[in-house]
Amino acid sequence: MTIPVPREFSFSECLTFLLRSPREILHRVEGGVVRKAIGVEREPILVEIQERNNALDVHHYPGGITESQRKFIGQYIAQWFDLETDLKSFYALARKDALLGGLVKQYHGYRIVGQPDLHESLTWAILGQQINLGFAYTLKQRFVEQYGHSLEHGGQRYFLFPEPSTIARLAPEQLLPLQFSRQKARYVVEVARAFHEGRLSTESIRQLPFEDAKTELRKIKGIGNWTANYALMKTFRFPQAFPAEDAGLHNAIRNLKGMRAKPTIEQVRTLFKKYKGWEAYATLYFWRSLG
DNA sequence: CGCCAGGTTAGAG
DNA sequence: CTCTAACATGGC
Repeated sequence: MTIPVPREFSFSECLTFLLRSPREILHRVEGGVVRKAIGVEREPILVEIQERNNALDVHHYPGGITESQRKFIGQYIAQWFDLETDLKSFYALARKDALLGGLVKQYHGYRIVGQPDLHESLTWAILGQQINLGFAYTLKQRFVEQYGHSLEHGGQRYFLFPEPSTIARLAPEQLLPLQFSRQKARYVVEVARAFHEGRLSTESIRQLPFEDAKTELRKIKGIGNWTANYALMKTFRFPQAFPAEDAGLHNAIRNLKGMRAKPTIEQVRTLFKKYKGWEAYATLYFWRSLG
């Protein structure tokens, strides 16, 4: 199938992001092609994505799929690469901005490569809380290999993110051998249980306005402002979502402004007033500046 | 060894 | 409401 891409879109910039960790377990990038297993009605289907003639060219295995599976895959990929967002007005704003001007020129077309599944995005955010990114990827790799379904293609194994029902059954202690802290283990199981017991779903949060969605997410233990905003940005594409507490964002702002110390959260909020309505994309390009 | 890392919670003031 | 300690462990 072929998926058209918007004007301000750079597949190679998105690939750079997808390549950032050698320990990434949920997709592979080789020679301009991304391969990933997508769970369609709980069955893993392998998709191969590459850019061709200003569109995404998608192949899938097995080849024979139903129309609804096809539709699901198309929507998943469009959400994954955030193809629906029109960046024109963000770029108009950012081009005139001292901090973002160079970044949006240098990384033009870079989009928020997200996680269309809320369970995945919340769990990944919890894994990344308070630890360095490399170790977070190690934890994710162990977690997915241990509990995720998979399929094999071309001599490679492709994993799906674990199902909430699988994780909901665990006692948090069972995650300690993977080197989860007790707190992370508790949070991860708690989030899975919220999905499994129907207290939380991608669809129910998607229908809510931004502030209500944030409030709902924060009711769950382990989800604070940082994690809620991360998910609202990566899963639901709220353009105003951004984690003001984020250490990486603080470092980026310090570097770009030549500050001696990292900005306080209040300074970050003040700075971000000028990006109102585009906080998520401003954050993305600040993160990108970290290299 | 010390400090920091894509924080959150519970509890104190 | 704001502030702080505890949590826990790898990477540099």
